Amino acid sequence: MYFGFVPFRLCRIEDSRPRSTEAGWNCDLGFSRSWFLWPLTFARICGILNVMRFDKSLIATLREDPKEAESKSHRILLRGGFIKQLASGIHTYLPLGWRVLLKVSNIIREEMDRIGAQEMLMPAISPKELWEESGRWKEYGADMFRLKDRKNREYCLCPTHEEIVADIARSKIRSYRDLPQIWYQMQTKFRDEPRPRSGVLRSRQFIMKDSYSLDCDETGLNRSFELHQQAYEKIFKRCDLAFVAVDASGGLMGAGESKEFMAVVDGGEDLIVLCDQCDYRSNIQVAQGEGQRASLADTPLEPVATPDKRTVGEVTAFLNVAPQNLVKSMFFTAAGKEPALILVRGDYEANEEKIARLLGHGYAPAGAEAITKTFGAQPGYIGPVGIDAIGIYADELLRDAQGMITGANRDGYHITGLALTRDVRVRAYADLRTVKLGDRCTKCGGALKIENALELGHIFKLGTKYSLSLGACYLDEKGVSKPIIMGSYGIGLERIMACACEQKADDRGAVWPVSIAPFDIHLAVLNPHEETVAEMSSETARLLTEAGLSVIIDDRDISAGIKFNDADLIGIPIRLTIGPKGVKTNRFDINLRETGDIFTAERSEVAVRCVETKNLLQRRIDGN
RNA sequence: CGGGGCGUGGCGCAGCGGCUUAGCGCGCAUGGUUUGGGACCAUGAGGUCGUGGGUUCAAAUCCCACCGCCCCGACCA
Repeated sequence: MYFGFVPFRLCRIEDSRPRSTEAGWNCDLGFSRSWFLWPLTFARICGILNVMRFDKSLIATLREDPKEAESKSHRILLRGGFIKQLASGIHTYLPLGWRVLLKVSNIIREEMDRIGAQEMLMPAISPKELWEESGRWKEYGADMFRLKDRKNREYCLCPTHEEIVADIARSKIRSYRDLPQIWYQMQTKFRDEPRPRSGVLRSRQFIMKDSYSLDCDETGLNRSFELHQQAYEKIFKRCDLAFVAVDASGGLMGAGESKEFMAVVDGGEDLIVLCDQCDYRSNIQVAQGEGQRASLADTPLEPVATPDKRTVGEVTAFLNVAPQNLVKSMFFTAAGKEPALILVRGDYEANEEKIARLLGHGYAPAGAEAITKTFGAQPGYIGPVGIDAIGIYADELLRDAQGMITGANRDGYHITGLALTRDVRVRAYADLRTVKLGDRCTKCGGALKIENALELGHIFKLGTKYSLSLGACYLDEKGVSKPIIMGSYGIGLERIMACACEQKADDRGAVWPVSIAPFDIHLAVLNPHEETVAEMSSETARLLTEAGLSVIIDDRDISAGIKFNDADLIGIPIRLTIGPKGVKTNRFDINLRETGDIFTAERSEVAVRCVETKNLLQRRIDGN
């Protein structure tokens, strides 16, 4: 047989291998003795075996949609037998799903190694003391799974690993000569999410690639950050996902620069803002936009009765004005901090992230009781006029606005003719509103779009938050002790898998990109009990694996329709059909899952055509 | 944590104004006929009706409590 088309390292192997299936296995493992087949051996080391027999495998496709699944990816992953839920937000990755995750993790591993990162594995469980040092034992609150050992010592199941990294760093890193470092792992993370949803998209136990950079200074951190950004772009491209990198908020992680890698997906939990003219992309939590100023004629302050009209919608309808003529007043409080009254125009929402940046973390909208107590009016009727004791912060769009309408601090009344500069003692103006559709880009004036997106990865410049609190320092050239500058970078592996379903699957099932497909070839054997069919299919399977392809063989003795439908559901990129018809004509059908293209190949060149087809599909991804 | 929905063989569901052996479709097992887009016949196995308590001569069915799961929101990142 001619194998000239195969790269040298995949050249031919001897024929007389023991057939593992006789022993009741479902995987062919007979390759390892050929030293020149290292890619196959590599695949095995990575856990990616080359042949799987449907008949003897744990592949349980569901004929009907499971009732708990709502989102597209959840439905497909469940129906195709990729995952199985054990409890809310906790899943088993069944053989097919696990193979996808292994493919994904191999891509991640290659790209992380390429930027000089070192893989390791930290514990999933960690003693309380480390988290008390950083302050996150408290900060994390109910999101953290906690447990006690037999001696009543407290531990957590790690939601992330900054503390553990800082602990390693403080004991191992001594000198500037030891830096920079990038450490990474692929670890199971635990977060007791208030509401797990969409199957694997937001779960309580999930696999994360998390890496941590350790640098001497800002320049080093910027370099590590940039390396990660490049690696992440390669990773998501190689997984054939459509994504954008956006400006993001650091949240609990720290205040430094951060970027999220977002997949534009209908059911995505996040909103991202994109400029249609320039490259401005941002999570809506931190996005900035240019809004239109709006004012009415300057009139004196005047109370107006608005019985039972509390919301912007109700008041505008009742007074026959536009939302941009209203000033919304929101009372924010934080434990141990000065309360604040936030003013935002009626057609915008207050942005809690921006409020947090201005006032510090911990602020939340006050409850009805606190509002009534402070303002002497119910929510819906409070306003800034006559308020002296509370700091008032107004969105900058309200600067100099006049003729506005706001609550009168008296139930059932609003006031009209509000002029901010004249009537309100504003402590500061700032950008406190959430961007809305119709706003213009602050960089170029282009129109801003808002889209749903799914967070695939997130990179943070942590700075010294953890190195300072945990005492992770190094000695510089002059022998001065300095805190290590850290960065932290995460990718959700299951989210990549689910995202591929969201973006690529059709109504018949998954459509995996070759790069992360659980197998390259789906070999549908029709009438497998017919001797010639059986012979030809095992012969072909052998040739395919020898050519370096991974194959799943559907040799179940069931009707063709079920096989084809299952093949569509499972979504292997290339389907090869061997049945009585093909045996007679000596030509087999090759079917592309993604496009539905079908062509036939002469028996003798099936392997060649399959390899070519796979390469073609791979090139399409690489060419992106 | 607020709102809504659901819990009945492996899966999807019906039954739920109290009444004999709890049904249906799919799947599963055995035998036979079939076999290129979810075949057919025959026979058969399989259920603490989420859990606990109560009402009643009698509870899957009515009442109470709890648990679990899903969705929307809040929260988180």
